[in-house]
Amino acid sequence: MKSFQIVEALKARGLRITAPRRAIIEALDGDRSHPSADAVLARVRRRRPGISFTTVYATLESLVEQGLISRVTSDPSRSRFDTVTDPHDHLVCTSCGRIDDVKRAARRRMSVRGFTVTSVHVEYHGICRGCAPRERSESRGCRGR
Amino acid sequence: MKSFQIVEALKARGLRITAPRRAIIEALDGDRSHPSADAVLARVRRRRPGISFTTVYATLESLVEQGLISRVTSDPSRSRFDTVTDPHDHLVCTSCGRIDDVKRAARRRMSVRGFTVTSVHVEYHGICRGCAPRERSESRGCRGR
DNA sequence: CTGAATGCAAAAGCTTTGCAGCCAA
DNA sequence: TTGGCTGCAAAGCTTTTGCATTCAG
Repeated sequence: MKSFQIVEALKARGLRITAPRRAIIEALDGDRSHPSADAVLARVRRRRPGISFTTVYATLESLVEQGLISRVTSDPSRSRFDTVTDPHDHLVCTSCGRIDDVKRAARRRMSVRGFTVTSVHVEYHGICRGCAPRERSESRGCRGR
Repeated sequence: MKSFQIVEALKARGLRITAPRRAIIEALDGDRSHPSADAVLARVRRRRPGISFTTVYATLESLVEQGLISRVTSDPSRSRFDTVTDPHDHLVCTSCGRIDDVKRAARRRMSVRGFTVTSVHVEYHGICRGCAPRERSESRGCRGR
């Protein structure tokens, strides 16, 4: 989702567009690395050194609540965020933590056993190309997290 | 996986069967609630009040490493554990956190774009039957977590 | 015997909260 | 004007670590 679309969506829902919030939204624009809150903070601070992690956390939370980004939970130690809102699957490298997107395999029923499905999360865990040669050891240059 | 199977598997791999460890393994036996470490600790302490959370964490970690249980990461605030080792999908209630098992939908290729798939994690998020009437509010008696 | 496992206490992370001040609408 | 947003500091939780002791094999 483009930053201007997110800004418009927030305005439409009556949320305020502040300078810090705008900076965070722009930092997320085009970021396909599924960054952690900390990574977002670091990136935003390159432009706005004064921004606090409280604001980054709060803004990310708001964006998730509004469905403008989503939270990825594959890493148990920290949340990561996904700027791509279209349904898709993830390739999660168990060696370096890198997360890549892949096209969502066709899926059908949205209700199972009386459970109303609102979203499907599929993760393929394994070893990414960059880590393959040295499986399970320290990762090289694929900077998954 | 039955507790005696886990015990045998640990012995076979040279790990020690201590009293605390046996108690933890037995507490997990038949637990389909995908308990958090804290929930496991509470359950084990009903029989062995003296057990420490350090031991529970260490034991759960060992069991995961040995592939005898698995870690469920749908809840970003804490790990939960899955005693069912056969491939299956999860129904995760976004209202109460309850996790139910469902049969794994057929899945095929184990390699994508040079990424070697070792396991597939699929989660259907939505509202469980118990929460359906009061969607998004406090949960009732379905005790998902 | 001996190294693995235990348990206590402390530390480490990530995330949330309290609260005063600020500012977008 | 004013309620939402920000940011600092502190707290909250889960999980990890250091280290001395215990014990399974």
